[in-house]
Amino acid sequence: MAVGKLDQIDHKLLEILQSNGKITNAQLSKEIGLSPAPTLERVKKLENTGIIESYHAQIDREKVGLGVMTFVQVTLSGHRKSITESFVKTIEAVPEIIECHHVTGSCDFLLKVIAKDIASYQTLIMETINEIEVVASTQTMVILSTFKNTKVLPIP
Amino acid sequence: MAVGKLDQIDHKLLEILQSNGKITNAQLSKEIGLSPAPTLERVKKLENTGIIESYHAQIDREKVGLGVMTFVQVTLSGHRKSITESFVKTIEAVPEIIECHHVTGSCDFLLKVIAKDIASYQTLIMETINEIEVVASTQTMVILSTFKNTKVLPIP
DNA sequence: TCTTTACACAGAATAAAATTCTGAAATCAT
DNA sequence: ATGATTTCAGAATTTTATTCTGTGTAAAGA
Repeated sequence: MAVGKLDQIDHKLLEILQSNGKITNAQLSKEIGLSPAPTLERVKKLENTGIIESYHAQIDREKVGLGVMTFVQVTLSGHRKSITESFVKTIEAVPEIIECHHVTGSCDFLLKVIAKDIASYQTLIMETINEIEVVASTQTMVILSTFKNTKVLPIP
Repeated sequence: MAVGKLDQIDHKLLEILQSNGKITNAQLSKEIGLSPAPTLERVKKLENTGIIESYHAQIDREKVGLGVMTFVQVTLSGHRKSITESFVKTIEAVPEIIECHHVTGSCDFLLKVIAKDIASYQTLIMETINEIEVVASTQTMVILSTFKNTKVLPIP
C-alpha cells in the first residue's frame, strides 16, 4: 500500500490514532464523520498493510524511578562490517539502551539511554558500553529537559 | 504514587502494555495470572496516577512517505532564558521536529527531525531551523539505519 | 450510452469485551 | 487476636467491536 492510496480520511485516522491509540471505534467514527463499520474497516486495513505497526502505552519515566535520559555518541574502532555487527549485537542485549541509530557525521552511532540516576548511568557507561571492545570512544549528552516529544508524525 | 508501591504484577503489566498497548483485558489478565476484574483495576490505577501517560499507534515511517530521519545538534547564540524560550516556542510550531531536548555537552539542543526526503529536509533546515534568529549553528546526523527502537523501558 | 463490476458506505444484528457489583479471602496495623 | 483495609474472583450488566446485508456510487468496458 503506497502513500498515494491514503486519502484524507486515512490521514486523519492515522493522526488521531497516533495521538490516542485507545480511542473507541465509535468515537473515532464520529471524529472522521463515518459510521463505525467503514471506520473499523479502514483501521484494520491500515493495520494489515503494516502502515500501523503497533500500539504502545507510554509511561512516565520519572514516576517509575528512571530519572536520567541521555544521548550517547559512539565512535567505533573501525568500520568493517564485522565490527559494526559485533557492536549492534551487544547493544541489543542492554535494556537501558532504548534506541540505537547508525548515523552520519562525527560519530558512528547515537544511542538513547535511560537509567535510574547519574550513578547507575555512570556504571552503565563505564562497565557496559565503554567495555565493548569495538567501542573507541563515547560522548554523553545528558537531557536536562524535554520540550517536545510528539508521537504524531506529519504525514506528507 | 511512588515506584515503591509498584509490585511485581504492576511491573509486568507495564512491561506488557508498553510492548502491546492494545491487548485485551482478558488476555492481559491471563498473562499476569489474575482474573479480569482486578487486572482492570490495576491498569486503571496506573492510568489515573499518571504512571501510564497515554497510548499511541506507531506507524511505519517509510510506508507513509517519510524517508528521512535525522538528529540535529543546535547551538544557540546565547544562553539567556529569553533566548532559549524564543527557540523553544518556534520549535513547537514545526511538526517535522518530533523531539526537542535541552542537553549538556558541546551543543545546546538536540532535535529529532523527520522529512519526506533529503531535499525537503534541506529546505526545512535552511529555511526554517537555521532561519531562527537565536540559532547560531546546526550540525546534522542523518540516520542511516536504526538497530533498536524499543518502547519498553526497563523499570528498576 | 448502457451495462457491468467493484467499492465504500449505513444500519441492524451478533459477538466479544469492558465494567460494575457482591462477597470472600488475605494482609496489615493495632 | 481483632478490626480495618485491601485485593481478589465470579457473576451480572453495560458498552464496544465485529459481522452481515443491502444500497448507492464511481469507474471500466462494450
